[in-house]
Amino acid sequence: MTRETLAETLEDIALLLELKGENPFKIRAYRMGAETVMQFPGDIVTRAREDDLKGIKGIGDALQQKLHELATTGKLEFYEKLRAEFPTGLFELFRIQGLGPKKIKALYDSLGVDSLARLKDLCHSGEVAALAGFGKKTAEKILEAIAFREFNAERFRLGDVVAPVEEILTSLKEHPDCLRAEVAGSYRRAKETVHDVDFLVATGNAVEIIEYFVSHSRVTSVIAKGPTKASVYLADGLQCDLRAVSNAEFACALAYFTGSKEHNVAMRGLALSRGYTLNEYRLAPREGSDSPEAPVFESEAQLHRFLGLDYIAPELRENTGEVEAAAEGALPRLIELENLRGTFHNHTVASDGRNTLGEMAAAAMEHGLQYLGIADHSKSSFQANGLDEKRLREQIAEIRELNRGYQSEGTKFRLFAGSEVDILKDGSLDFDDELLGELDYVVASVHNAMTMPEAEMTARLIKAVTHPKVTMLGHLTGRLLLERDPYAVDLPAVIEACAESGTVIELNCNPWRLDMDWRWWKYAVERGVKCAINPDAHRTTQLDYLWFGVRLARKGWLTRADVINTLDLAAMEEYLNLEPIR
DNA sequence: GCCGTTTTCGGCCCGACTGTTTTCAGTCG
Repeated sequence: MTRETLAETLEDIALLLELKGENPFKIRAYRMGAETVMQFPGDIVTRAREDDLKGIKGIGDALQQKLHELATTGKLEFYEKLRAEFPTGLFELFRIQGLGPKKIKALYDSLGVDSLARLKDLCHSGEVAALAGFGKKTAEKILEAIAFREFNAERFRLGDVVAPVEEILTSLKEHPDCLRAEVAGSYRRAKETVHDVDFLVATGNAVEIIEYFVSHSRVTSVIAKGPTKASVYLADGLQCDLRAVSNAEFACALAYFTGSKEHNVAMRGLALSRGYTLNEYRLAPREGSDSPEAPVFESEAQLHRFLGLDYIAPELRENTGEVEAAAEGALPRLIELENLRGTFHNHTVASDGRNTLGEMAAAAMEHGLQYLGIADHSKSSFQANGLDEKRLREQIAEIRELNRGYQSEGTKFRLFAGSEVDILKDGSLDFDDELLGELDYVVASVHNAMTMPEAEMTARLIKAVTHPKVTMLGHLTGRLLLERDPYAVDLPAVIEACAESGTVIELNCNPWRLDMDWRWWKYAVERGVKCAINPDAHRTTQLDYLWFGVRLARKGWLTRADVINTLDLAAMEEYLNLEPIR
């Protein structure tokens, strides 16, 4: 039983209850429950198995009982019975834009639609259009949406959308009628993947801005267009929405469209308790209340302050305790890109990188870094031209030579000699202790045998992170976003082992990885684990990945003190027990 | 189904757009 299974079951129940036309608040309770399970900072599966869920906000008596049953027996009678009422094919219909529970139920009840294939047939045959409440246009839209789903991904990696998003944002800002423009939504919250991108513009001429937006060169089709709102697709299938508001509404609108949905619900609840109602345009006295009028907010910070909160950074807005912490003045001071003084885990031409030691060092200096850790692959990663003992010793010597050069030039910069050592199948390392002892630091990572059972993988990782020569654990779960699932591993157990042995966990900044996942950092830090933000750069330009790493670190509530590579060179030398070379 | 500075019942966030309808239901975010 995994966290994901628990959450997915609750999500499925919510969908099935929607089909049955259940009380929408009950449905929301299941959704909230699923979200709570996914976000819970700790071992929720064990807690469920041991019936130890009391006091977790969003999980009441009924959900406690259901999660306990699911975790102990692997089944849930309530869910099985619900499932038996509808064919499983209905689930895929929910993925079609424009289809919700009511329409799906109508299609199923009157036409027996129980799969995408059947729905497609009946749209073509005209039977869908003839259905009450449907029409020709609806049938066409459904066919379009099915075709879209067949040809496009539903989610995009954050790193893959940055270029088009920033380009569109820049062009919006250039429009003479644009007073202010921002990207909101999950992009602004730094989710590792996004479904769509939300643009927000303050303007006195919404119609003009909307026209300008839908005719942007990157736009390939227009999904919807009204006087204040438009939705479009870009060439790669990315959906972009634009909302136009007045300048006075901009702050509330930005807060609203940044979300998350769950965060917004919490904020509105808070506003209500303060005697106000909050929507995407303004904060207004609640009907029947004697609260004074709220001012026009220039910024989100002013809105937050008015509600008695410290400013909540967008990355934190996932309803995982940020509203409560902001009310208590207990939000962390989040790390910023400028705090980084160096970074580890970078490759060179010696293994599978594209640039030399000298080029990587020069690029690091251009980024204002005082040190750069080199960690080329070890010999077992032959697919990546991993270094054997002889080549690694040569590289160590080359690094020492370069460092002497920086020293004689009076440049305050140092390369650290390291290795990304393969964690072998049995948890042992790819080099012997003697060679590891010659290195300045060691990153240990898994690159093969990723499909072993959870218990074995967990033991393998724990053996590696408790090895005295291992400084940090690289890309903990091996996931490739939208392509390869994380390997099965007991994360809390590995985090605990790292805490006990003082092993650092990497936040790998490669936009395909962003691993360890942001959802675990708060827990890891509470256990006393430190983070290293590492770009895993295979070429000089990939040092820019640090930007993603910092965004995701912020999302994990990390402060400067939680991240070791905020230490300056002298402090880092001390941390690694190295003699200064100056 | 959850929750409590409206506290064990009665609330629970709110508005834009679309299509099929003549005043609104459904969907989406």
